[in-house]
Amino acid sequence: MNVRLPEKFFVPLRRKINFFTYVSMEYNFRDIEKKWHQRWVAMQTYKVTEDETRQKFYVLNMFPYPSGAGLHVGHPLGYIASDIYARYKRLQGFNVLNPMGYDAYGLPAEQYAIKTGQHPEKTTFANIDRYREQLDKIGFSFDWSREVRTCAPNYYKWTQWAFQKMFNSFYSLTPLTPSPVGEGENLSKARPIEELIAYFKNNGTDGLENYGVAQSTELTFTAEEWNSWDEKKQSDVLMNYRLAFMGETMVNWCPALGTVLANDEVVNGVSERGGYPVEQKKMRQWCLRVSAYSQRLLDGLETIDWSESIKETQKNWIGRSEGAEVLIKVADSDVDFTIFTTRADTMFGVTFFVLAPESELVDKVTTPDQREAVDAYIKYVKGRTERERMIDHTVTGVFSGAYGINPITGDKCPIYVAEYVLAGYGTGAIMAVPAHDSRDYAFAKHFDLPIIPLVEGADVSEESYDAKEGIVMNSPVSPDKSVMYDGECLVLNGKTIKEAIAETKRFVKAHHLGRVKVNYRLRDAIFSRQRYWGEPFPVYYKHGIPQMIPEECLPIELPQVDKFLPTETGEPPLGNATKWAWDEKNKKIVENSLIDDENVFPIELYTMPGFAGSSAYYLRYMDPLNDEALVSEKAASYWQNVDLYVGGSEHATGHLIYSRFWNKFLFDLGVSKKEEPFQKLINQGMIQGWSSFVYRLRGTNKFVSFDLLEEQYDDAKKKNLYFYQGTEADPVYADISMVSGNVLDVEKIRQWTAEFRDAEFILNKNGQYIVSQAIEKMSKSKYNVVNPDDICENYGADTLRLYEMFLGPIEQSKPWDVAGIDGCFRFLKKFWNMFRPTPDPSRDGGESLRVDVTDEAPTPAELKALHKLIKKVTEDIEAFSYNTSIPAFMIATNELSSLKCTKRAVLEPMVVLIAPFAPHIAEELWEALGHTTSVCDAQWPVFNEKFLVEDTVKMMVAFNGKTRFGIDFPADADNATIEAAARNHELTPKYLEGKQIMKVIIVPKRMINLVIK
RNA sequence: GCCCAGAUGGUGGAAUUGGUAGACACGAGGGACUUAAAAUCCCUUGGCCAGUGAUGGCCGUACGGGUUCGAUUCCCGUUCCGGGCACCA
Repeated sequence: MNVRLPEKFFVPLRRKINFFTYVSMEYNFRDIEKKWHQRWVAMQTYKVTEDETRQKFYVLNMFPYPSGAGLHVGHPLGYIASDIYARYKRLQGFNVLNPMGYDAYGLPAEQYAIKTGQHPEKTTFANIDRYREQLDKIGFSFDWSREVRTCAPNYYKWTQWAFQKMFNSFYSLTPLTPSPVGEGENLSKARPIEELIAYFKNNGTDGLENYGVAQSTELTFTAEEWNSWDEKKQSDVLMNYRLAFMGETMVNWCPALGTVLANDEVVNGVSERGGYPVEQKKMRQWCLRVSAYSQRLLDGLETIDWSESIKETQKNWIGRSEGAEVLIKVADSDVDFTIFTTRADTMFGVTFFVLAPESELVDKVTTPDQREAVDAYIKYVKGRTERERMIDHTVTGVFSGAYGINPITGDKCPIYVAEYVLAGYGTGAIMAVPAHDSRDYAFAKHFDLPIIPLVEGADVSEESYDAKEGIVMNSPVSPDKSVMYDGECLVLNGKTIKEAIAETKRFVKAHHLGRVKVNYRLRDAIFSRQRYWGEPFPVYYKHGIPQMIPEECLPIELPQVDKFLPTETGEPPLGNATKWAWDEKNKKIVENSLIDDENVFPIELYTMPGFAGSSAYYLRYMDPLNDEALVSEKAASYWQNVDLYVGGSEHATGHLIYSRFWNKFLFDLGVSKKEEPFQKLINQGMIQGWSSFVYRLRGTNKFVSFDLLEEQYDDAKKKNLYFYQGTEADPVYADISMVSGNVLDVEKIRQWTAEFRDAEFILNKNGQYIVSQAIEKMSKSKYNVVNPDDICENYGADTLRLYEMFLGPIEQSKPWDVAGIDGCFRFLKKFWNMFRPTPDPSRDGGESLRVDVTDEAPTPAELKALHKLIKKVTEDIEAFSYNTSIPAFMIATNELSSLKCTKRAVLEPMVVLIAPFAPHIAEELWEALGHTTSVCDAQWPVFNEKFLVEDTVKMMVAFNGKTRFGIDFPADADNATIEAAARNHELTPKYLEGKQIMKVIIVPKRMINLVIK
């Protein structure tokens, strides 16, 4: 009987046959990944050495702070991206350095130590071990033999060393002594402090202004004075010039953390870590003269391949402004002061002057009858926190009683003291032009001071005219209102503002009324912290004078203490150390009790800030074990600088500025070989977690948020709602039953707390109340950390790597969502099955696999699929567009699978192409293809255009831009043929609608547009 | 307030930089296989309208204009979201 069975009947049958003939191995990612992790270690696959015969490529990730929460899925995003690039470069024949290490000093470990008494080193090392374990699972090509930890003595030896070098350097635009200068050498650089000391011995400060010496304040003294001073006084004076110096400066003091903070560690007036209030306080602190490098930091931005937004942020932070400094004499007094302005053209509109409350000038100019009022005001200002000052911009100020003389008009104008003028910028004194500066305007209105408009057509009755556009008038109001200098007076009327600025600058300079000046907003970095867990300073105090511990004695190791809090006398935690004194004679650290000895002195109690250790770590990776130098000449010359740096954009004004500064200093010393440390920078976006539910309370701007909290209850994980308003203190717990999925039981919420009785909830399409879930940074405190280990366990590292790249453009931030991960997993299975690997009885007793491939020549279709992929993937990797290369792999795999391709010439390059993305599966298949070396050492396939050439092209025909149909043409069809075909196509009359073809536009190989009318 | 980046289906996102908008993936719906589930495979999937159907038409890249034969792409204006700076003279 011949019964025709439906097609579906054959499917299981066929599957069975396959099963018996092939026993095609399943994609067993767990075994594969474990095997290759072991193999890579055993074979030292990722060990790198300097190799002059090959071109170097240096890939670097911003090293992580090993936090207690472990690695979350956001961390690997950047690491995977850089790993793909590193592996790709290696396949192209480059000698790739791809190291990893730990930024191991930090506040959380110290705070944990304070709470538990556990030494921060212990928790830090435990966290590092955990990080390492997690990183190893993902299959990165890191050369772990080069690992650095900032808290390791053999590492921070060089942090201390660099600090000492900065201490012993000053900065000037030109050398102080005429010296032979090499071709193209940077004249503006750090120089040994001895050069400056020699200068002082001979000249004092006479003529120093000609060399552009970077300094805290402008000092004047003679050679005699210098030579007559004792060691202490000379030391104090030199602090004004050293690149690392002890300075009495206003600092961001955070009482809750018991330490000072750098500007970039303060966000919106509170500490970046912990969100504690920060106040301004004058303290003696170590500082780095970062400002000396302002111009070079700015210029360098033009030479590096960073995103515009990061460059812009750095430009803002450096804040260059060109202007003029003008000397103002105080009437009826011999006191004078200097103001800084970028609007020199507005000298005729000055109606008052303003001093910063912190300026020492305030004391000098205040008249006796205003003394009380000024003192009261100063007291008020001091009582205000940084945060209050930032939020509250109401006009405050007080008249000093004195008058300043405008050198251009000769007018006497009142001098005020007001907090809107900052002591730290410019000279701490300004000339106020209310007509053309909104801040001066508000002040003038408040104190009822005159407002003189200086720009034609500018209406200043309601607000100031701040724009730098227009024609100048009232400058002077009348000819006798401009003071004569050497027979010349300033006249600006009729000029454009730009011209007027230039003319005023010239006038001021020519008649010695002031000088042209460039100011930078960039401040010197405060370099000491009152903490335990940081690099100790290699400094001791001899009769109050800071002395460097000799270089050969470095590192000065962090002393043991029994508690990590400040001492009872308020000294930093290092004050708890009992063995923390320097024996100068025997060159060693000794017990504090010996300080009475004439050769024994106390050691610095401050420690260095977080950015100290992270500023030059990329140099150390080049030569991590070197005991003689930070980096050997040979290693530095070979590796030069980082070619590709990957990390978060949140470091734009911190690490990325400090690092550039630090590197420029080391470049001046000849240690670093490139002026810029990081040639190309990629900022990976943040992978955020889902957390807060946010509501607005009706009729208010008050927002209330929930956090989802996972807690362990009776061995079962239960999600609970954690409620807080603005602060995390005193949380109120709610019941999870209020939320099911993302639908909210509003009545329950309303009953739960009075806060929500009037809450306005959002309705979705179905009329249900929904919660809008905020997307936030993943952090332990938000309980929204997604751990990569689970993904590796369930899908494998290759799937994780693929999926993280597939998620979207690398630079974009996005919330973590596992929903799509199956797609990548399925793809890898498909990719695997395309090779049909089977156990190979001839090797390892059948444990290894083999792939049945033929050496037959591939068909054109197979070659086309392959070469399309080579082209796409190569271009995408170069452009860091990994999210588009993964679809290309999917497409090629689908094409080749349906072509049932078994050609070695096609499948083998496929394995190499996927190796950077999914290294484990690639290694396994590479081995199964019969190779005995790692796929890492294969060669990147070369794209050949000729396999992509189409003999026919489909061109779309459009009428007035509306695409209607397509026509196939031979690839070499000429325009006349194409046009004729379009005109004569059977569908053309339908779209002509009786109109005339006015014009024909042919875009080669793409489209034909018929313009009709 | 100033500066920078962005807005594309139910979702993540593609689009050779001015030339077929929605690749690829997820989700959803339908089907095959299975006792069943998982896994796998196939089909449909921007919206609306017409048609039994093959198919055809209109609309559509935040909104409103403009340039162009043709605009997600370029220009002007508006709204919204994100980032940076923020009394820096």
